[in-house]
Amino acid sequence: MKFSTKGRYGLKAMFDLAVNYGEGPITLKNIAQRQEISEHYLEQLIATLRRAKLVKSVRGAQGGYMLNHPPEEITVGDIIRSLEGPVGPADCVMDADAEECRNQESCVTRLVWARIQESVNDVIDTTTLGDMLEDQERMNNKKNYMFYI
Amino acid sequence: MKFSTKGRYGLKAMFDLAVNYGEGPITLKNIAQRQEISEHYLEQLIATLRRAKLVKSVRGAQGGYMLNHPPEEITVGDIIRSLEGPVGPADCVMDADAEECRNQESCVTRLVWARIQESVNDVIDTTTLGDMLEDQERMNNKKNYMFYI
DNA sequence: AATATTTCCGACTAAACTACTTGGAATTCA
DNA sequence: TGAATTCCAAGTAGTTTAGTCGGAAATATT
Repeated sequence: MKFSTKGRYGLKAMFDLAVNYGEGPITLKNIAQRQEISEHYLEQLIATLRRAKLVKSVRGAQGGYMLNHPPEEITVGDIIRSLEGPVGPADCVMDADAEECRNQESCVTRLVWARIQESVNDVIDTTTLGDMLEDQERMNNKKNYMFYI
Repeated sequence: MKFSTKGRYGLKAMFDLAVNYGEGPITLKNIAQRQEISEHYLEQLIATLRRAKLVKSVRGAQGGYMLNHPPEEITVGDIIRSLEGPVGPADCVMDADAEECRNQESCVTRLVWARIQESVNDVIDTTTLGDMLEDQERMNNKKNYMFYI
């Protein structure tokens, strides 16, 4: 029940781009160094994010990547789903591959999976990169406060 | 972000035992047939559940398995954790292996993982096998209602 | 024009994990 | 004794994970 590195690295990378939003293209090299991720591996992940239109790229020297939308308009769910596929605890509650579970209407365990899925979706679909930037602000304020008092 | 068959089959098997709670030992063979699970594979899972004291066994002919506690006292979380280990989207929010994430205090993505974990835990720790039995009651009533009207 | 920087693309791979299978020993009821 | 069962340990094909490797294409700078 863990996300793979795809989703986890992907969110870190996207948050890195959010922190640097508006500063022109950021190189993969820099992101990879700051977030301590293999550059070549991250390349694959960001290719997926590009195809999902969450980031855009500038090729050539001085090129790099940037968010394709403002941080407030990109949710954690957008990022994770594009990298990990549909999110949920069991196939029978993910999108439309209802096959193999023919007794959906009477399956009680399915109800449990549905509740889990709903609660996860609620978190990831209501949290944006913008929210995360605010979280970081708050964290820093807290730290400074504790530091100086 | 899916559970493996361990957790999914495990919950089905435990719910089967809940349905038959109080009727003496239920054989693995019967559970496996009803739930359409490989008997030998289920054997491994139920061994884990037995070691976790969630079921007890009776050996020999006419033997089988039964819940070790009333359905209302066994949560979905008990079952899934015993089979899948700690539940959560990333290592850094699961139990005490905080190593490798040295900047916990300032890691914003960790906050996201923590929220996801909390919401999943909330569902699985507040749902018992007893609740699932009630759900089934309700489902059957609904079905009958729709059937006869 | 040449060069350095950077994204883009496709193939390969070791290690771990998943979802089993196989074979048999031990226990208990009839 | 024999049938039904749980208990136990090992093996295994296939998939997934988390990368690596090598180079082509595009672009800014010199």
